[in-house]
Amino acid sequence: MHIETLKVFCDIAATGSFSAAAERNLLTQSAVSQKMRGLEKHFGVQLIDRGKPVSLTDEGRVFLKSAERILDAYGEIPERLLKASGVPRGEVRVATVPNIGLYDLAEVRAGFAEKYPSLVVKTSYLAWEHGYEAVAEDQVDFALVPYPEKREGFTVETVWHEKLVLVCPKTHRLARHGVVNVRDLRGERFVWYAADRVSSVVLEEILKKANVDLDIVIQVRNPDAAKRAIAIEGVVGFLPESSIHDEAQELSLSVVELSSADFWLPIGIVRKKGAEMSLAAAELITVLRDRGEPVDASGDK
Amino acid sequence: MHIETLKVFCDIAATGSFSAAAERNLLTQSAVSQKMRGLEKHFGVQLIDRGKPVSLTDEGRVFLKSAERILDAYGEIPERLLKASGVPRGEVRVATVPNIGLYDLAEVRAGFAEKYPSLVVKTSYLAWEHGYEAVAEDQVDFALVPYPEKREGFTVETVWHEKLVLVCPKTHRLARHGVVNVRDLRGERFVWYAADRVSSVVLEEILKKANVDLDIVIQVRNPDAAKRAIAIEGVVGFLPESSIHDEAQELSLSVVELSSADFWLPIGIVRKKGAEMSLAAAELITVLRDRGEPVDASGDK
DNA sequence: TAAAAATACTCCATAGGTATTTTAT
DNA sequence: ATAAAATACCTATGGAGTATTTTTA
Repeated sequence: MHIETLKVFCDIAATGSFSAAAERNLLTQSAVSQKMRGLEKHFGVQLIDRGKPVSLTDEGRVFLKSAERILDAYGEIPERLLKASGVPRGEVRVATVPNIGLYDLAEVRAGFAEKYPSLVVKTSYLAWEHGYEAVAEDQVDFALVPYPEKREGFTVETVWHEKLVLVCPKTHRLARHGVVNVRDLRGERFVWYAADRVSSVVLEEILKKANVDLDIVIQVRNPDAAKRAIAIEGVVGFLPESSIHDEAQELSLSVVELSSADFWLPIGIVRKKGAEMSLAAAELITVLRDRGEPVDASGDK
Repeated sequence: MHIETLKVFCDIAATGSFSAAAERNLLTQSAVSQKMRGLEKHFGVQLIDRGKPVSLTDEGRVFLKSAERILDAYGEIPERLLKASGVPRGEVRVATVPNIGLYDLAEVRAGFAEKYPSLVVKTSYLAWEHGYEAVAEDQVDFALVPYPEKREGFTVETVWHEKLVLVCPKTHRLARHGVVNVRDLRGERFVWYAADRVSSVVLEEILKKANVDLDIVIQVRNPDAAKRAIAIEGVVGFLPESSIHDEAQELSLSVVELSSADFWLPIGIVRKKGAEMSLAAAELITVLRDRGEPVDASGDK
């Protein structure tokens, strides 16, 4: 019996839906249906009433109590273990692109380190495409990549959306606009990312659709270089909001929001399908997921 | 995470040995080793000290507490479920030979029914060879057969040994012997079992080795018929001890123990390899196993 | 050095996915 | 009529076995 099956059962009890429980557990509805059938067969009792919405039978409610006790006990294990072990133990290996790793992930790591001082988070900074390889070859527990795409053999989950903003010098004409439309960018001179950056490809696509010519003045490989280029050359450029800190003011830069939802860059977790996560990795993933939630106040997703 | 893995861990803690834990859980030492490695990897902590004997690390002891809580909660589920369900639910299907089904199993079923009034035990009386088929084709949860033999795709476990005794009329010369040796049977006239009975094949083998000629006077298909034959025809015959009750006296029969250990007929449980047992079936198996223990007072196994 | 655990490998049952059908409101 | 669950079918994986090597008391 998988403890995870009990979790799914509890989620069904909580949501009144197989599909919802499936989503919560990164499974398909089909898998959940099969799991529940197996559960009921194993205990020889019908636990779930298949109505709309699904509800628990009397036996199901009794079972739920036990399942919750088990899950509680199980969920407590990591912290108990952590308290018990004086020696630092456990490590999570993450592959990510520098942009995420140095900004968003770095921030999450700080909070994580506080909560779990004994867990080591090892970050490999890789180009986007190599994240999948690293996962496939078990070099890392998971990868955190922009524009995560579904691929055979991988489990992919978008955990948050990074807002892309346009940055220009304070003196630039766009600095006066409130929210900028893509079309307003016609004729602009750009600082751009080297070709291997995903966002650059996606952005080019968007601009092309809006008939904006890409006048690339300078190519850079990271946001900091981009900021300098903007300040010095007077060009404009796209930056993830998280990479902008106080130094923007020092460089006399202005941040311009873009009106389209297309400029919300999805960031996702890629893992090997079916691979069992270490608890440490699972915990870091939970933290990453939670990070997505509160940020979610303004945008449409 | 499999709950069974926690059980194995607890057994290691209790026995101080991987191999012993393996045996308790019908696994190989190798499987246990792999499971424990996986467990430690999952939690990112060393739980077991590989010394002699194996012991738990500090973290292991902490983990043990949680594991026990989980197993307790898990173990309680069936009875709770049983209390909750007014409707009879759950059934166990067993294939067995009439000899076992009508005597040993019947006895076990009586106790089982008392403890679990809502579980139905369905017995299929099959010839020995068909037990395996029934298991393979999922017609039954398990088979209870004499002389269980290891076969590809099956898990086999001997649960007790049936004592075979020689029965003769009270007036027979052998009735005076205390314990009878095989050689003493030379020249005897026998009641014998029909050819499809396993025990008959095995017994023939043993007699042949002792150079005892088989003078078969009458062939029967069940112990009761054998008893009558013995009483009426004055022959002798082998019977499982469990099939002998008070009526033996009524028929003026005498029971003679045999000296060789060969006359302990192994009775075993045959299940489909890897098939998950329903809890009801697992419980019945436990009862059958326990039945073997207390009976085990006299004989050498 | 001998008993026990780890490892290397192999195989197959099953968990879970996709696509489809059935069910219930 | 439509949303949700069940089912059919298929594939890949990891659990567990056998055989062997390594460890440790």
